[in-house]
Formats: sequence, C-alpha cells, structure tokens
Amino acid sequence: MIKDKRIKKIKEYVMEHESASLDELVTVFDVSKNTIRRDVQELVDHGELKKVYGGVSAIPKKLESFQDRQVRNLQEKVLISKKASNFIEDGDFIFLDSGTTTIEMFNFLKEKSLTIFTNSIDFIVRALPYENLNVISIGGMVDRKTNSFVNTRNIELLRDYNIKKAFMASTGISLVNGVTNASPDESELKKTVVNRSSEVYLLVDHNKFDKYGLMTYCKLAEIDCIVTDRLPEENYQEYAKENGIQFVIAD
Amino acid sequence: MIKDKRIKKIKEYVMEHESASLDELVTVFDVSKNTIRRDVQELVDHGELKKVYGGVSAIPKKLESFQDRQVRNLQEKVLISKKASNFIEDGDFIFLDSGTTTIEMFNFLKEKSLTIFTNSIDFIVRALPYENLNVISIGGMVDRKTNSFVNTRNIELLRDYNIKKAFMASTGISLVNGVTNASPDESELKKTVVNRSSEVYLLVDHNKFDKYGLMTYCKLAEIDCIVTDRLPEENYQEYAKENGIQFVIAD
DNA sequence: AAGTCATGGGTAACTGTTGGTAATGTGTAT
DNA sequence: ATACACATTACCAACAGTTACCCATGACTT
Repeated sequence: MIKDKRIKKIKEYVMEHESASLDELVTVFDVSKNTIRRDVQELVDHGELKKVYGGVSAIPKKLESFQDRQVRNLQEKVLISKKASNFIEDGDFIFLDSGTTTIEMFNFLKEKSLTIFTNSIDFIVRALPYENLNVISIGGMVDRKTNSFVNTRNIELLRDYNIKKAFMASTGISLVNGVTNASPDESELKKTVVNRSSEVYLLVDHNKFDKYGLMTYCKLAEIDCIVTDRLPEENYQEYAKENGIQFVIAD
Repeated sequence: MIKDKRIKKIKEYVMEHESASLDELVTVFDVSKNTIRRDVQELVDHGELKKVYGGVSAIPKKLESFQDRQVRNLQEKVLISKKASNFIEDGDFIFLDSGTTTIEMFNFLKEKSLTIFTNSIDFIVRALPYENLNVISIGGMVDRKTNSFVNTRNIELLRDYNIKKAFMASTGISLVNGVTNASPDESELKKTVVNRSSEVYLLVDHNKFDKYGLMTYCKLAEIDCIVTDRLPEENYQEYAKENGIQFVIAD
C-alpha cells in the first residue's frame, strides 16, 4: 500500500478505535514498528492524533460527541447511505436530515446535480466546494449535540417548497412509537418535512429497531421506504406489507 | 485510447479512489509506467492531482477563493475587527454580517456570552466549539462567493428579534451611493437588519471609501458608527457630524 | 519523404521509504 | 531502589520509486 494511503487508514483506524497500540497497528497494516512510528509521528505533527506511551490515541475534540458517534458502526452507515443514494437522480430536490448516517450520503451524491434542503451544518460545510450542489439551509438556532439547526422559526417556508424525496434519520423506531428522535426542538421540523415530501426514506441501522427516543415525529406508516442493514423481525415485515412500506436491505 | 481521453480517465480514476499507485494505473490503463508518469505529470502540472511517493492522490478540495481574499489586508481587518469588538458586551444580542472583515471579529468575541444572529457560514462553523455563543442562522441558499446564506425567504422572522447591535460589512461606501454591496441577493437581508437594529456598526477599511457596488443597502446616515483604519476625507467627517455618525479609527 | 508526436523501453544518478539493530529512556512490580 | 520489560530514539544499509535523460518504433501530418 502507498504510504499516503496507509497513513490515512491509520488515522481512520485510530479514530474508530479511539486509540491503538503500536503493535496493533503493526499487525493490522503489516509493516514494521519503525514504519508505524514514522507514520504516527507524521500524523502527530499534523495534529491529527496524539501519542501516548505505547500507542496512539485520537484527539478528544470539543465536538467529539458528534464525531464519536460518526465512526461507530461506520461501515453499516456507509452501506445504508450508499443504498439510499441510489434513489437520488440528477435534478432532484431533496431534503437531507441531520445525523451520522445521512451525512455519509454526501460521498454518494456530491457529483450529482441537486437542490438540497437541509438542517445539517456538516452537510452544508462539506458541500461548499461542490458547485453542482445547490444547498438551501433551513436556518435556526445551532444545536451542538447534532450539528444542526433547530427551533427554526420559519418552518412556514418549507411549505413553499415541493420536496421530492426526504432522507430522514432517527434515534429509534418501533411499531408502537413510530419514528422518534431525542429532541423536541427538532421534531417540529421533521414532522413538516415528512408531510411535505412526496417520498420519505428512512435510514436506520438494525440497532435502531425497537428503540425509541423522547419525541415521535411521524408514524412508521408515513414512511415510504426504510433503508437498513438487516432484515427486521417478522412483525415489522408484516406491518410494512400492510402499510405499503418498502424495505431495502444494504449488504 | 487517445492520450487526452486517457488522462481524463486517470483523473477520474484517482478521484474516485482518492489515490492510486502507479503500478495500479499501469494495470488499469494498460500502458507503460513511463507513459503513466508522463500523464500524471501533466495532471500534476495542471493542479488536478498531486504526487505522492509511489503514486498519485486526489487533492482535497478546499474553499480556497474565500480564503484567498481573507488574507488580503489582513492586518487592517484584524485591527478594525478588534476595535469593533470593544462595543460588544456579555449578554448582547448581535447581528454579524458575512465578510472577510467581520469574520475576524470571531477571535475577539469567542470568549464572551452572546446570542449571535448571522448569515455567515464561516462564523457558524468557527463558533461550533464555543458553547457560550448562542448562534442563530438566518438560513437560505448557500452562496459560495461569500460563504453566506442569501436569498433568504424568511426575512420576516428577523422582525421578531430585537437586535441590539449589528456589525455590517460592505464592498464600498460613498456619500452619494451610501453603503453598497455586490449582490442583490444579499441586500434585502442587510436592509432589514439595518432597520431592525438599535445600533448599526459598519466595518470598512480605508480602501472602501469612494467605491461602490451594485446595490445600495442603506444610506450612510443610517449607520451609527463607522469603524475604519484611517481618518477619512474632510467631506466624510462633515457628513458624519451632521448625521450623528461616530467615526472610530483603529490603529 | 520528412517532420511531429505519443509511446515503450532502457540507463544512471538520485531521493524517499523501510526494516533492523543498538543505545537510551520510561513505567512497573517486587 | 533495583531489576526488568518494553517504548523510544537514532542511525544505517538495502531497496523501491523518481528524475532526467537516451533512442527506436509506429501513426499521422504536411
């Protein structure tokens, strides 16, 4: 493997595992300890990681809470987001919810020509270099837990736009409680988006099933398509069939 | 395959894979290493890719254009923004315009406790780690020339907020044309902010005097305080005296 | 037929990368 | 405090990749 690539991988590996011993890295990347040392040194010089005796650890950033979540189950999130992105075509007007799964869609839509309505600050920032993406921000108060805009006073303006497809995130879904999220500030917006959008896609990994958060922002029946990484229990499949919900499994 | 086409393909290939070894490219495109080198060299010369030992890697896109402008006259901008920040007190509810001068205020207010209304994407991002800053974004369409939100549909909501102090930027000011900026998309918002704010501060370096852009968003008389880096011509001083405008010189 | 250009193959000097080894430093358990 | 294991640093030799050339070939142009 090219040195550059290896270093990037090392960074990702350490980020994902919070920290790693040098021996661990030696095994994983199959190069000598010496080389690992040099690679790590380079990353440390660039302020990407920090050294600890016997290994290396990710830098606890101020907004780590979000970053942390982002790497957990990263592979599943990438698979799900890739699958979901297949539903997006050039010229679409879509809504993109904030969240660690939905943000992964970025890589799969950055080359398309789209108009994207979003409350995700991360997405707005990542989309800045891509002129082909017409990004419209919902605005509102910055919420540091989710890096998104909440409590937005201007939900009204959503009603002026005809969103074709909405890609939603959730902290947990269940047959009883529907699609939920943690914060009341967000749910008003999500409700409106679900109502206003022709097609609603929900991106949830298998861990989210049978869990629920504080607020329900829509019923499961209001979702058109659930993109996830494992076929859910029988009762979900029945419910889906009854309510015309499509299940898409990414693997 | 023709050379031009191959080079384009190589670029695409590397972009897609983030990076690639020369050997890899040799196999994929079935030409000699020598040719791959020449092709890659051409791409590097055009700044499309960068060489790394053992291969090539895609250039991580950046928001360069804005960054560039940011360093021009940086010292003046810092001086002006520092001076302007003196008017801000803990607990204030302020508006912060987008622009290369106003963004420099960030360092001088990041430790204060404030509620900040802004259209500047850069400010929103930089403020993310600072929990003491309550940031409210105006939202709207992303404008990549200024890294701000424009064309915002929800100017109405501004009327609900009582902004205490507004810190405005401008591409040029003159006695005849007042305070101007380049884009029609922005001026509607700026107009409203100037109207709604108890105190309006204008941050302009001396180069901005006697220049004007396409759109006038307010008269000079509507400004309460102009922060700049040199004492302007006599006629500006007279005008200021007549209209109760305070001049603050940063040096 | 001569000229131009892209290509492939080769050589030699050079530079960056790698893994090993030895000396030194650091943390831990007794 | 001492011994021990392991981590770190520094250095070097081997090697892989790079640069800057060379020339031969074939396709295409003038």
